[in-house]
Amino acid sequence: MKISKLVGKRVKENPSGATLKSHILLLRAGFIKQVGAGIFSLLPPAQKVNLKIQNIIREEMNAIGGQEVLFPVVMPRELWDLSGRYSSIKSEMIRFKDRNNHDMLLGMTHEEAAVHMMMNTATSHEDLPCMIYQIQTKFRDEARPRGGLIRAREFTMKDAYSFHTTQEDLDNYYKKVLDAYIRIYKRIGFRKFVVVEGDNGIMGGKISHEFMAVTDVGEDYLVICPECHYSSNREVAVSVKEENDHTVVGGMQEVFTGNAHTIEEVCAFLETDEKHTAKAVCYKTTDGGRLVIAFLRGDYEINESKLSKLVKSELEYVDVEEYGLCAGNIGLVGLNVPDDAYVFYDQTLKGLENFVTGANKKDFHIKNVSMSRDMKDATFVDISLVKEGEKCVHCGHTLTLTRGIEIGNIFQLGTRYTKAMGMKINMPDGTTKEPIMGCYGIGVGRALESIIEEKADDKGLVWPMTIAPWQVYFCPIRIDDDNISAISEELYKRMEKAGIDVLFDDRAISAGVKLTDSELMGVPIRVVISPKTMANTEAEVTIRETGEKLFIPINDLISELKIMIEDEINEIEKDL
RNA sequence: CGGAGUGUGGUGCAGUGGUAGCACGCACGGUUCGGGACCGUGAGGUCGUGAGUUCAAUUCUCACCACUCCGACCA
Repeated sequence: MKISKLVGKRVKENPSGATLKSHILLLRAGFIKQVGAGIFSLLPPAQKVNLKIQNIIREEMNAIGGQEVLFPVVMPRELWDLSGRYSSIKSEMIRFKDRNNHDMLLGMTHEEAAVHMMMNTATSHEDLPCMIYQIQTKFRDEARPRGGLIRAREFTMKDAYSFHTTQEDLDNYYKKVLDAYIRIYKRIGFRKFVVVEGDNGIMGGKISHEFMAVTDVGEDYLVICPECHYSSNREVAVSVKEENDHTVVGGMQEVFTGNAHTIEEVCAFLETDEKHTAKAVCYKTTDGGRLVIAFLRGDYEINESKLSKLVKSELEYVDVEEYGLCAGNIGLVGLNVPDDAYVFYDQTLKGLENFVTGANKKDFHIKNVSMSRDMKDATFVDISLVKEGEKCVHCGHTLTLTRGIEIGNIFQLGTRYTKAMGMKINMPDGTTKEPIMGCYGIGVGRALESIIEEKADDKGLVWPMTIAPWQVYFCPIRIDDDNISAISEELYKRMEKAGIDVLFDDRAISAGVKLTDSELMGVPIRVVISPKTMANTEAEVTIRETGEKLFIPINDLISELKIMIEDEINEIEKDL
């Protein structure tokens, strides 16, 4: 490719409306162009990367027996009524009517389509196990798109669906997919990624794992044990909580606290610390409107995800006054709530003594409350977020908290969809059975942008050789010189003939522009020739990632480049 | 959906009650040229949309729309 003909411009200024390093660089380097909120066009360089990532995914999915298919983007309502998701998914799914006033939707995931494809297609136990996958556009009407391709509304996803007759078979296959995913991310060039236990959200099912690119700008919080490699999304993470001291001093005592309502204010007022308080966090269930009160130690935060699972409903904020409670003064002792209300005590309260809690009376709190004495019958649940410094439940080592971008996930769906849609398989013993499913997703655009977050530097993008839009940036300086011009054309042709993916900077402009462009675009190897290097009949070769520079005789250039490219790919894929 | 902010040539910004300017980019000519060169010339904008106030609105008022950030949500 000649850069003079390449569609897209590089720009110097940081585009307004982008804050993530990766997003800024993609815009500045002329890789993407925004069309609407969370909607992007990919320019040629980004599409080249996109396709290379897709090919890696394809190879690895094929290697574990996957068969590539293509589901429709537009589906009729009826298909989604079968699983119940036409109604259960809310505004995140785009719906519209066709010319016949028929309810249609844009696919945001394809479980229904996958089961539809397999239903009456795979009919015998001999047809299973089986995995189908596609790489295709999805549309999710995200409430808040952000970070360029990190959270887009329209995006490319690889989604795979496997069907099994036994849980054991799914378990085995699930492990295979997990390994394939690790290979995929390594081949793409990720070095900082972790596999964490995940939350299952609206997909249903039990076991799931998320693949997280570790970065400070990630949306998810991860809990990681550096010792035993326990790792989990904070939504579902568990930990050994700090011990409470067990000495009881003095009886309960109601104290006036006036306008002190938050834990901070109450602690300041009563001169105690947050570890000796119990706070209430209140919600109501969206399903049935039942009051939910969760008590936890004052210095902990509620894990809404876990709480939501306990009550088997989503939660919404509640005006507790409606239930006759005093906001800011809710406490464990003397709590008076409707019969159908849920009241939970977090494990951080276990054994807590001499603590302060609301008096359930306006402007008053109670001091010297003791769990063992005053709340003897309390049973404890785990509804607090893991904090930095807590211990691993598996090995006791100190846990660390980090952030990540979810670049892939795998789920064990079970029979949620096959049962709902009535897919059955004939078994050897003459009975029928609903297949057990797994589903496996990779956000291609997210991977593309996340790898930038991991590798880019202050000069611009840095692409791993395996997915780079071009392997070599060929940058002749003083191309206005007839000699250089002729040699450049010749070398360019030879590179292309040798199968090197090369971007030829054929512009007759000053060196600075060309060199900075080469760095901004992140092409892994840069080859410079100029009157200076040609005086020694050699080329200057620079490695983008390390800045390492070497001089290679022109006669050896093509073969040396081939070797360097090969070596670099081998280096990326060496542990596989 | 709550909170905050921004909409002015391709990009980044300034500005004014009398219908617009800078930098970069772009085109052409010339001089340069191994780290975003310089000189000259030129093209390019219904100032987000609609209404209102006014002799006059890009500027003031209101409404709407779009986009960004924080939060909620997130297969």
